[in-house]
Amino acid sequence: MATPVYDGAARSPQRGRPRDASRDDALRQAALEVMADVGYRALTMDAVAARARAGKATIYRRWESKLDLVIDTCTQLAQRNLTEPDTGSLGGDLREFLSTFAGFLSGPIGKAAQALVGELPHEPELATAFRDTFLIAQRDVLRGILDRAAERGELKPDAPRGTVVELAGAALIYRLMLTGEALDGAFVDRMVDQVLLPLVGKGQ
Amino acid sequence: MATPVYDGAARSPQRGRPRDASRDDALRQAALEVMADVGYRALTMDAVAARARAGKATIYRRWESKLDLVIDTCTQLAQRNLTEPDTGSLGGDLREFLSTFAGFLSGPIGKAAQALVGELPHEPELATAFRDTFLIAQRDVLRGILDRAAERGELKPDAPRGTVVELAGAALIYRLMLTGEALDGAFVDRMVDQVLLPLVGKGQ
Amino acid sequence: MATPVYDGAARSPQRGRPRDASRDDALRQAALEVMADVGYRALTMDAVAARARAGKATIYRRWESKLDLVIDTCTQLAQRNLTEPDTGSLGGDLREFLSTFAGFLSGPIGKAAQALVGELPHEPELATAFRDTFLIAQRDVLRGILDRAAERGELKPDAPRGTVVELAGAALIYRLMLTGEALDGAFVDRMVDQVLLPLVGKGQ
Amino acid sequence: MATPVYDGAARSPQRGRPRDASRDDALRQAALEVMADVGYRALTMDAVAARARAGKATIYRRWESKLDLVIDTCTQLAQRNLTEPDTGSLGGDLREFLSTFAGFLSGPIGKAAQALVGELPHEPELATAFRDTFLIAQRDVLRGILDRAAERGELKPDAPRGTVVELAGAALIYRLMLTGEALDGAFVDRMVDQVLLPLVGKGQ
DNA sequence: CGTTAAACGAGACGGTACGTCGAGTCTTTCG
DNA sequence: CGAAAGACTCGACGTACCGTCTCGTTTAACG
Repeated sequence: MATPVYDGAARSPQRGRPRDASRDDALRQAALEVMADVGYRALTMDAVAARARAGKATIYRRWESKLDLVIDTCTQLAQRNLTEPDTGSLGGDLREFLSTFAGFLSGPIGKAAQALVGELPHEPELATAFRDTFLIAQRDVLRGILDRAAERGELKPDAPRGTVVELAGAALIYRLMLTGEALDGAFVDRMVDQVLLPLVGKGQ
Repeated sequence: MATPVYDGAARSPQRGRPRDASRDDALRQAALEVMADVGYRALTMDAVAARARAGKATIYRRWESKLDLVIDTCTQLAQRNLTEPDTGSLGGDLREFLSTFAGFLSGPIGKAAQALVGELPHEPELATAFRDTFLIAQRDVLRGILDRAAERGELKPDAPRGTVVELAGAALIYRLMLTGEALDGAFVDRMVDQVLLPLVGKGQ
Repeated sequence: MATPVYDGAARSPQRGRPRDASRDDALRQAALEVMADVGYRALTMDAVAARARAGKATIYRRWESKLDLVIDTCTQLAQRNLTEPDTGSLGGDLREFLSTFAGFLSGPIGKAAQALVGELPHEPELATAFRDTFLIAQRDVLRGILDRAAERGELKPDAPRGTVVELAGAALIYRLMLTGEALDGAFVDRMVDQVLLPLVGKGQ
Repeated sequence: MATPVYDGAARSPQRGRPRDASRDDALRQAALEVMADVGYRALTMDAVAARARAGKATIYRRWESKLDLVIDTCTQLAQRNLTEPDTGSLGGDLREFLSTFAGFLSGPIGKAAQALVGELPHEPELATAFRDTFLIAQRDVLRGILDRAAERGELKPDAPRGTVVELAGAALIYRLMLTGEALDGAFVDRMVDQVLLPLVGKGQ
């Protein structure tokens, strides 16, 4: 689940016509477009199939459900959009990361991701998949930023790195998904200068 | 919306059989039970009606949609569970509030609330209602805690109160809805001692 | 089956909104029109529902299947089109009946009926229904014609009435459904003069 | 249509692997078995292919459609089962023929043939094929019987041979396909003694 | 205290989407 | 190149819910 199912083991030595891999992308693209048009709730499999000029069976052969399709579509896009910044300073890296991530989450993928959040409590597999991609990826980038800052000697010796990582993500998500307030430069600056740097940085 | 509609103006001087107010609670109760059973997505109006031994029209007479019913059910329960703590110290109040709120959100209402979050991007009215109850109520309690601490002289003069209020909520919601990690005492202590108090408290 | 199901017994005190009887006719009419357009095989429930501006559930509430709907539609029409002739003579009655029946079967109902015939071997209930309406009704009319002829003294004492009844029906059906030859006056005359009258009539 | 297509002209110098002719029979056999199991309506190409351990393309290479396959299967079997009787007397030949034909039609091929009848009105090519095999073959055998009886001087000079041929077929088909009554010796005797012989025979 | 109008449980209604299945075509690998 | 396997598009299937609409019945407030 959460990635097209190819039953690697079960279908050797490859009998019959193989899956057309280009349909995977076409369907993911269609899913994203439909989601951007009408939102997650109103996304229907028929609409996705129609936009990709595919049969519904072709979708269900790869993903088990609408949710599964959307998860896969989103996580794939998320991974392509998370790159580790390297400005040379802790503050710069944090600012860069928060801005980039905020921008990315403000688009259609952010809305889709938010829709997924609503499903997490009742879909344990989805929850696992979501955490293993969205959250872990974002967390790893932040960890890397802090690690490089430590190598440069920018951190206090007892800096609570885990707390900083958690707070950075939490603040973004909270604004984006709950309060709906703008994720602008002012907000990023406030987070970095008032909260994150004071917690871990050396200088006052 | 978001509360049973009684068209006060439009139905004077009260002709015909009046609404049976006890049905409101029965329906909210049924909605909560169904949601606890099968989750928000799988909740159907037929199921709620059946469990409350009510006709669907009786539901639609009071709430405009499934979403509306769920919002009302949740916010009503939320408001009953948000009380302002008063332990005499800033740290105590924060600890008390975070623990109480975490416990409340960990139950079925928390799951329902999370389901609502998924709908926010495509339902502006829901978003407004959600923010005006869940978020504002929680924010007001925190503001009250900080105000009373200030009166007691526990705050730094330039304490960024808004940031603290935002962070406290964000950290809770992030754990509850996204990472799924435990909202236990250790977490509460870490938040209070490492993050919140250092940001606003006078102490060393 | 084969007539709209109203569970007479089971829904005694009339709970809930009653079935709208006018939908029965609208649906039967739509079924007949669709069948006339595209034939039985290509008739779809969606098409019938669309033409009657009805939901599919409204159809399935009354008939269990496409076949059931078509049976009911046809038998109802058949019964309205089978009237006992009374010309005063055996030959006249036979001619009248064969002509009428042939004309009726040559229209869309005949095609539909023929489609049903193809299903009889695998659908025992349909077979029973079909025989109890189409065949018995037609047989009864012919029996009546022979009985009145007997009262008028037109029959041989040992006339094989059953055989005549069977042959009259068989000859019509055979032409209509199998050979596709015309069911015209010449054919009717030949059947009556060469076969039926010689078998039972007193002959001059 | 209605016989395996071999594109005689188009494949002149015979390049590549030649069609495996034994697959024709295997597929026809599979079609017959499936049809006997589940009836014509429920027969699927996948089921036929699976039972013959063949690919669907192998079927479509030989027959244009499901209907085409079934027609060919049936007509081939029919022609193998229609032999001209020669008992030396008109009555004997008729009895022999009717009994044989009735027995043959009572088996699975009869059911399949009946299924085809339901398609005739909307499938002109099928109708032509059906008439040119089933009907003409049976008709020719009956004509032969009558011709030989005429040579033996058993017929009235003005015997309506066409009518007899038609009636013999009609009576069989009517019983078999419509009324479902038994096609036993008593029925055959009644047809021959009461209807067919009196119409054409010399004797009293 | 009878009338009256709306609320009530029940369930039919027109719709829309679901996930499955079959027809007929296309595309692989193997022999 | 033929044949087996199975993916492909298309479209119908029968079901489930939606939100609305009748029904017959109940229940207050008005007259």
